[in-house]
Amino acid sequence: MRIATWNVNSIKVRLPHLLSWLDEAKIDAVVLQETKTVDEAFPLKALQEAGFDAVFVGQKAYNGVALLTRRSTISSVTDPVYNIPGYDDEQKRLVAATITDREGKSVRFIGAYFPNGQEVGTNKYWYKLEWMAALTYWLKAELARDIPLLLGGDFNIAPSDEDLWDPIGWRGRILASAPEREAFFRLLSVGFIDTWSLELHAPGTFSWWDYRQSGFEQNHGVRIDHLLCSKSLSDRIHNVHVDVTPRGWDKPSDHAPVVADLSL
DNA sequence: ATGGCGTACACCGTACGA
Repeated sequence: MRIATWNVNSIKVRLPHLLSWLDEAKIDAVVLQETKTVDEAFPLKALQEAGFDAVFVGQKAYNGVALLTRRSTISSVTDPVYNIPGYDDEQKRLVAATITDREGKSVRFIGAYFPNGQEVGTNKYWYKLEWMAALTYWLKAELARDIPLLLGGDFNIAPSDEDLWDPIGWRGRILASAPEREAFFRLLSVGFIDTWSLELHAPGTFSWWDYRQSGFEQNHGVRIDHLLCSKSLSDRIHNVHVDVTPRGWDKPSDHAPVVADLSL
């Protein structure tokens, strides 16, 4: 199956792009971030008519996450979780469910929208680190259940300087500060593989470009969207890539999807 | 230091993102 993560920056505005891309890229399961809508207004019917099931949790104006699965390849979606269990949070940033293919093989897919952090040292920055600590703590328990895991999302962290178009300008700043990077690798160390590291990639491959100053045209971007898997899945992942196609469409999301193939 | 651009909400500007 083909899996992906994509920050759509409003599922209502992006719905035409989303439907076209799911079809063209032949996506079987995708986690979405920044849906920016309450559950009552989530475009469930349009997605169902396009052949997808959805689990989602959102709020007015900000945040919001979803997991979409293609019915022709994913026969069941079970045990949904909304937000980080045990962590009290008004903000809707996490959704997870176990998805099972037509052969009865299962994987648990977690979608997460990590806090942006605004600026190093602000309250939002401390919230980002606290949220990541809570996530990491919960993931340890999830790994202990011995079900293969996928964790995809907008991490709002560039793990290394190669993930920044301007590493000098970004040094020590939000997305690139040492505590954020340490938190990223601490999360990995509890039992995940960054699927990006399984294959070679061209330098200057990013997943987000600023709308301003022709960021995409100049490839002034950062790589902050990631797909992780539990260790047992690492030899079943192939063709990990950023799909820049929808970033080039009219009125795009500022993020591009990250895509990979998984053989369960 | 600010704004650039886009989205949402709601007021005709402000909050927020990365």
